[in-house]
Amino acid sequence: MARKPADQSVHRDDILRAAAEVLQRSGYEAATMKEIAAAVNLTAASLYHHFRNKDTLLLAVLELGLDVAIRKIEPIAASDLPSDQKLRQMICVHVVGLTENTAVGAAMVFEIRALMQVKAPPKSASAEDRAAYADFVARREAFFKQRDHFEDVFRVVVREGVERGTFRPLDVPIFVKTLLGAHNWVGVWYRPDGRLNGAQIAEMIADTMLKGVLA
Amino acid sequence: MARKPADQSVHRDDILRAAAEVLQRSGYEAATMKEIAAAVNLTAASLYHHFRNKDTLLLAVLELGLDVAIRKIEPIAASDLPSDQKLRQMICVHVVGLTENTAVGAAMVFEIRALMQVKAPPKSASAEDRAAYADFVARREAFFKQRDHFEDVFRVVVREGVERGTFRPLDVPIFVKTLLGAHNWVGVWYRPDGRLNGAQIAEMIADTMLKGVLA
DNA sequence: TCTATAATCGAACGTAGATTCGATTAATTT
DNA sequence: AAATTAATCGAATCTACGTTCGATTATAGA
Repeated sequence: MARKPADQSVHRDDILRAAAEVLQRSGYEAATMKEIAAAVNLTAASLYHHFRNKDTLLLAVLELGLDVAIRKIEPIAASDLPSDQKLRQMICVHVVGLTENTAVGAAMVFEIRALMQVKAPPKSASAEDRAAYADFVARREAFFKQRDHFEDVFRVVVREGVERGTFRPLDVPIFVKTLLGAHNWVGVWYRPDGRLNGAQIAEMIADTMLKGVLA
Repeated sequence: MARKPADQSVHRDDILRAAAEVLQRSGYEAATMKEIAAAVNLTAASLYHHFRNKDTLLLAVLELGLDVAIRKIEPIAASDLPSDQKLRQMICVHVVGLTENTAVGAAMVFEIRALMQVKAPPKSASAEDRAAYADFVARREAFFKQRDHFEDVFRVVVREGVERGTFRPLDVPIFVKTLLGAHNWVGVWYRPDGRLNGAQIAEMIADTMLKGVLA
């Protein structure tokens, strides 16, 4: 076999989605390129046509997941709803998003460490390899900036609510960490065949956290 | 070198504590036996005198962490405090515990998957290896039972509070997952040199969650 | 003091997995 | 239709790591 006919050809996003599922099952280090490739009916060698290496593939998965999450909450934060309704809707869309794609959600929680652990190539490496690593580091830093931005969108909304007296006075960063911890954990324990669906779970979490923050 | 003099000799618990730190930094798959051994000034080979293999070492770390956590919350749950004070104290001791030993806390969050992924030895394995695996599986199941028990201690306290009318009517399992998600996340972001100490963080989380659950 | 056991090490083994390379075929462009 | 580029594969390479083994020294018990 060589190149597949166009209708069977695999594209970048197919690989990312499949990779996220493999990562969820196995974790980054245990996941093999072969395993990821098999999930889209390719061989390991073929993956290298789409991604420079395993690290870059991981980064691409995380970038995708974060972008999706940010695109969901940002318009709500920018709307002119009252603070409490803003926060409730942000919680709900984020939690529902996590239940709809637990693979990417779990990757965002579990694989950040692997991303940080990526080690520089040895000094003996080719100039091309060193350039590729520099690229990787730059993209990774941008990713972490985006991640902080995501958290900041929540902080801004909560701070606004406190200033307007809708929310009680509290430590905004800690409250947001508390909230996001609760969210992230959903991606770990949620099962599509469970007792409740994503929307129901999201409402319950929102009820608790809103009661916890209201003045 | 061979056996070290008694005062430099390394004991099981030293290894477990060091292993937890290595796991926190690297994750189970990326952590090498050499790296763990180096953290207690041993060679990789020496670890095999204390633990049958890497999987068993991981399990021992997790067992230790869970035992510590359970021993902290159980007496509070068994006390005759009112429900809200019980829950508040349980939250506080657990969160403070996580900040005091982030390594074990992080392992409990991140390495469970590695524990589940441990694969059976091939049929070609020795009888001894197969027996060892059976032992491992039994211990692992006991661990998961304990883990569910830990969560159940929280559920019982919350349910009691709901029944007595101290807490509002809510979905107890979901509330407890929400709570524990917030807790677990502390072990991920907490830094000993941060703005707040463990007790302060614990109080803030308790404030939010108590407000969220009170009738 | 003699023996058995505990704790340690260096070296060697086997294997699995990331990555590379050259070849091969499909699609696209000229 | 010729030439170029895209997508794929099998096979080979290289390395790192878990684990085993035999030897060596400390400690504890008789």
